[in-house]
Amino acid sequence: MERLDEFEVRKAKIEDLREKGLEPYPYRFEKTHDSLFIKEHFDELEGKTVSIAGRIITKRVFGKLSFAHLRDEQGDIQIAIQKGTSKVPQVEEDGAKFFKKYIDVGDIIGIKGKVFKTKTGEVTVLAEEFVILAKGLRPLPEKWHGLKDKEVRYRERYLDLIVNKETREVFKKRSQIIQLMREFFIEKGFLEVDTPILQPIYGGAFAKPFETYSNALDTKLYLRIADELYLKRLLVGGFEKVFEFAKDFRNEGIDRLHYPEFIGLEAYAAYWDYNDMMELTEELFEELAVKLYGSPEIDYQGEKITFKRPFPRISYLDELEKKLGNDPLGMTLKELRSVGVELGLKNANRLPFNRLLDKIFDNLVADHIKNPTFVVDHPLVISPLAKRHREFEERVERFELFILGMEFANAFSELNDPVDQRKRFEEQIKFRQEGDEEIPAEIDEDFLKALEYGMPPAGGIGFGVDRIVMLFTNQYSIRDVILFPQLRPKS
RNA sequence: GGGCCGUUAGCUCAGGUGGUAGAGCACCGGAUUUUUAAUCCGGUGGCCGCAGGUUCGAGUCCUGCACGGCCCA
Repeated sequence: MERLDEFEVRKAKIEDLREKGLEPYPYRFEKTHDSLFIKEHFDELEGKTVSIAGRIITKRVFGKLSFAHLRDEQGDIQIAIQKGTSKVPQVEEDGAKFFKKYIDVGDIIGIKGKVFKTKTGEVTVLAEEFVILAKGLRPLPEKWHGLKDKEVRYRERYLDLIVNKETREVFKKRSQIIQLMREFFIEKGFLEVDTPILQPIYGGAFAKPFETYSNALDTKLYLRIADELYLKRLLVGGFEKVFEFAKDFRNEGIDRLHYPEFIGLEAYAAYWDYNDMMELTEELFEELAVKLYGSPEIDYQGEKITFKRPFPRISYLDELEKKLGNDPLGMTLKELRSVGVELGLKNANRLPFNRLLDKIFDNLVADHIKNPTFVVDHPLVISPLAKRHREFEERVERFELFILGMEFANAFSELNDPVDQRKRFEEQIKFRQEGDEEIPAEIDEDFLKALEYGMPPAGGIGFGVDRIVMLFTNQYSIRDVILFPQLRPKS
């Protein structure tokens, strides 16, 4: 409506084209090459005929000779339209005139022509034939400054992708990272599995769930917050190494590190413990850095991050004790609250001991970690699914990987004692009854039943895949590695 | 939830102290057979995010709201 003018002009061009017997939205085009290939193989292709297709992104008209750049998935390439040489099939009109009049920036066209170099040395395809493959009705953002408005870039990601090369690169790299991770686990003998997204009882993490309803089963279901409890069932079933790229859903706020639907990669290996998982993690991150950037050192937002193995290990409780001057587990809830209040933590006077403790840890320790560091041996009270530590009372065999204060992985020696697991769940339920909605209201009896059949000792881990993509694509915000981030509806 | 910033043409942005809304790109018409943000001449295009208020007069000042960004929690 606001863009009536240009929109209407282009619609009128479509009418004209149809009157000439030309369909502006034809069915297919035989493409033989892409832009990058032609530029890289100019020596072999010079003077040869190629067919390419893509979107017109610049246009320079001289009357009898015109230049334009065509953008395909691999990049941009210059094309030339020349009077007497370039024809439009089924059209009498001279190609040069037709191009000037009917082809606009933003249109998708196909051209067949000979590869040559202009006198300024640019590889160019001189069109012998060209066809409109899809006429664009809306003008593209300005060619020099591009599209900057973050809101529009998120809401109209397709436009962002057309215009901003960096955006295209981020999402290509995202795909590559996920592929490398998948190959890494398959290479190590893990079996890729799929477990339910719709779950009757949520679990495996602390988070508020999204709720839904199944008409067929006449029952309330939750979108999973984790796949942990299902993957462990598979260990019971006899699979020894499993992993899943799981879309998980957590009904909470959005900020630069959190997004309500994200990809978790969880992996479980029978007969391993958390030490094995630490080594696996080190290997994965170093491999990603080397395969993506040729070096174990990468730059993230101006910080040098090094993935040289081994990563330092620091003890959760010992480190926290250094900051607090007291053994945190020896502190009363009252004492801990006064620390929380002093740090300016919200709800410091309402949170239960375990949750408050973890917030204080994040604030005093985790936020100050720069290079990849394993925080190990968490308090049992915050880790209901991890096995008790073989040496220390009140601790579990658990680690989290932190880089620049951000959590990238969380892993345990998995708790496989069904009696202990039941006890831990029962303790959790008390917190739920005190109003903590991030804890499921119901114990997952089926999961306990599975453990009662016997689950082998195992190491398990969960990675935040989107955060890993952020790290390795140097993006500041998680929304910049998500193709279509949710925003509030505009109207 | 709190604080700060932003919202003006399709896009990128200007619009001291309140006084007739601008540029570049894009678009339309014309010239142009080697351009590279092509160039030259001429033109079209605005609910200044929305709603109130102050004022003779508001893009500009005040209040509220919406959407977005950043920070804090």
